[in-house]
This record gives sequence, C-alpha cells and structure tokens, in this order.
Amino acid sequence: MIDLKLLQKDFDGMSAKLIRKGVDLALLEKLKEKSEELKVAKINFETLQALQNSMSKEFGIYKREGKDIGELKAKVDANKIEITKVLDIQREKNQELESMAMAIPNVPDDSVPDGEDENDNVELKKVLTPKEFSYTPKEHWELAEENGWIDFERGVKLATSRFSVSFGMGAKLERALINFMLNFNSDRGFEEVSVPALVNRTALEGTGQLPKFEDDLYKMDGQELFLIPTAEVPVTNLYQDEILSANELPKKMTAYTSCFRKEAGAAGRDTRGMIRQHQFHKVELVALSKPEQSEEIFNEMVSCASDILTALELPHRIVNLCTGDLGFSAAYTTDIEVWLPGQNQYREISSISNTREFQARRAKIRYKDGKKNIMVHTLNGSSLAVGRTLVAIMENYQNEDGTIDIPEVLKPYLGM
RNA sequence: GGACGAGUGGGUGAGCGGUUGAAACCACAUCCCUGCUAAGGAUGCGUAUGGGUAACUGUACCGAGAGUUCGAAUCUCUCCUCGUCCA
Repeated sequence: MIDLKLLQKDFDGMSAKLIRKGVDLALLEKLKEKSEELKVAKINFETLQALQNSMSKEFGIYKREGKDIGELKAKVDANKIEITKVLDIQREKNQELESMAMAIPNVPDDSVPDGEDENDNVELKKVLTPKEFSYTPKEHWELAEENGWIDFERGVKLATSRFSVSFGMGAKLERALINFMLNFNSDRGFEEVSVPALVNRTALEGTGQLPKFEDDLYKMDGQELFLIPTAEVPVTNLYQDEILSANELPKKMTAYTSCFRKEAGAAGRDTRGMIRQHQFHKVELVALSKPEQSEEIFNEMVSCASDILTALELPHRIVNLCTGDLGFSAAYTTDIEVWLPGQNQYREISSISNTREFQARRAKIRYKDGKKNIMVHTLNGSSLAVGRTLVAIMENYQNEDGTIDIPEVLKPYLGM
C-alpha cells in the first residue's frame, strides 16, 4: 500500500515516480484530497467524542455524589446525535480512501528503466553460452510428445485447455527438479515451509493480488477462498499482522506449491505446450528483512535462482524489468530468462522482486527495533518455475534423434 | 450436523457497567551492583492514528460486526476461530 503520509509530505516527488508507473496524476491528486478530508472528519469526530467521554465521567461523579443529572443528560444526549452524524462521515471517507489507496501500485525504484513492455527490459548479464546445434532443434512440445513425457490432450480431457499431464520420466523429472531446487535453497539458508494452496481475501490483499486482480484468481464457489497464484501469497502472509523481533530477521523461506492462474489477460499467448498453464509447479523464495538488508537479500535470491540454472547447465540471462513490465507490488524486479533453443529465444523462468514495505504495510508485518515498530521489507522470487525448467531441459538437452539427456545434478534424484 | 466452554498486550494470565489501556508473571530494553560457564536490584515497556520542538496529550482498539447505556473488556445479538462432549 502506498504511504499516504509520504504522499502528503512529498506529493511532487512521489507522484512523479508513480506517473512513470502509469498512474494517473488526477487520481493521485484525488487521493491526497481524500486523505485530507478524512483527517478533518477524524478531528471532528474525536473532538466530539472527547467531550462525550469527559461528560460521561462527570456523570459518574454526579451520581456518586447524588447531584442532579437532568441537565447533564440533556447535553450528553444532544452531543450523541452529533457524534453519530460525524462518525458516519468519517467512516465513509475512510472507506473511499482505503479502496482508492489499495488500487495504487508500488512506487518504482529509481533504478527501474522507463519502458512500455518486456521489449524495453534491460539485460544485465548472460550466464553460459547456448550450444550450437548442427540440426534444427525441436520445440519442447514435440519432444515431450515424442518421448511420452507430457500429454497435453489428456490434460484438456480432465480439466480444460492449458492443463497437461506428465508421464514417466517427465513426471519423475518434475519431482526431481522440485527436490533439487528445495534442497538447493535450503543449503542457501532458506527454511523450507509447506503451506495451504487455498487462502482467504485478507492474505491476497496483503500481497497485492486483491482487490485489483480478482479476475485472474480461481475462487471457491460460495466461499471467500482462492487458489493461490503463487506461494508468495501464503508464505509472505505467514507473519501478517505480527510484530517480529529484530533478531528474527532476516527470515528466509522457500516453499514448493502448485500455482493456479486463470491467465485472463493472456488469450492466444503460448497456447501450445506448457509455458503458460492454469496449474503449474513452482518453488518459491520469500524473505522478510530489515529495510537495510533487503538489497543484499535480493541479490542473494537472484544468485540462488541463477545458480540453480547454472547447476543444471542451462544458459540464461538476467534482465532488469522496465516500468511497464513491473508488477503491481514490486519496487524493482529482476527476471531470469532461460535459453530455449527450440524457440530460439530467452523466456522468463524466474521473477525476483523487492516490494520494500509495500506488502508489509498492507499485511501489517513489522519488527521491533528498540522502542519503535518498523515495517519489514518483503521479497519474493521463483527458484524456479518447474514446468518451464523442464521445458528448458528438454530443449537444451535434446539429441538429434529426439532423445533427451538428463542433467548430471538431477541423476541422484532419479536413482541414476 | 448437535451440546457446552473459551477467545484480553510479544507470551502466560487477572479483570465488580464508571480514574482499567487494562493487575500479576514471563520475555524484552536501559541502567546499577557483582564479577565470571550465572545471579540480584532499579526503571521502562501494547498497537494505530491526530496535535505538540519536546515533556505531554486527544481518539480508537480486549476475536469481528452490530446493539443496550450518559458510560461496555465487562450486558444482548450475529458471525468467525479454537477446545471438549455427542451423532
């Protein structure tokens, strides 16, 4: 959530940054106006309430001393009517402000380059060189079907489009990848957690998926429960509405979950294969930290994801997202894109974000620093999307005869 | 699904409708003493928000929401969660 106090104090500075993110200046002006209105409404209410409280105390004294309370009661009753009016106004203003503020994205960091979409992202570095193929490499869906690893049609039969089924070595590889990634992350100091795949509205508001992006979430019929679009939601919200002690930080966690997305805005994109599915496996990293630690932990998380790909010998590149591609909650984001020879391009396989205190303010996650309570910084990142890693293995490890080699580091996980 | 019980500050746990924002204990912080694998003492210590340079102070919050009342942690209703018993 946007820092409304800061918006009041430094409207020009903050609005300039948010405009880069595509937020309408008029909206911000309205927001500022509303928060001033709310303040006035609050003062009105509090003044009357203070009067009411003191008169009530007097009332007690009068009674104890046996004085006549007739006149006092008349005053108190009249004041009470005023209070109800003023309170209604205050509530209304508060609600208006809240719903507006919840829809404002995070302020992008100054380091985020301007840009429209993924084409304007800035490459930071490449890791490993894609190998040369002496033949035309196949795309993963072809390889997957040839090897009997993935069955796209049966996925559709069971559910609907954008669902698939893994068989045999395909399924085993997924399991191996999940275990490999979790172990890798644990070795880097991220504690493994296992969390619910269904969460309530509060959790999704905490991390920023709601109220704005309800269309992309699967919701349980008749219940305020949603399938998680990423483990970031349950894991970050683990500490929602808590005050942590300083020595608990940083809290670094990793979790494997299935993720569920309606992909509402992605009609026609990646319809073939398992790049964009409604349900997919992902191993996630989440960290809560002190503000001064978050930059360093962010870098740790990027390395962690990149090093997994390196261990799998998959060429990839690291990309700084531009304002247009930056998510709602992120202050800045680095994507890792893996090389897919079949598609002859780099494709996103991980997205690592520092939301600074944006989510912490929404989810009320603080820590105690001496006397003061301070918002933690929250970070999240994939390490990695399992399906896409499998895709990358298929395409990079393919042989001319259509067979696929197994990455060395995964062999122990496959009993090889 | 039915019956009963419970939900209080970081934790445990008191709390008659009126100086109770809430005893006590633990934890925590600062200081003192002591001097050593530890102990003792003093003080402070809920959250959020408004005003004030500050001391300080207003308001709200005792699971959530509504109600009764001049006044509610304390009474009533609804909901949620947890526990115990029954089907």
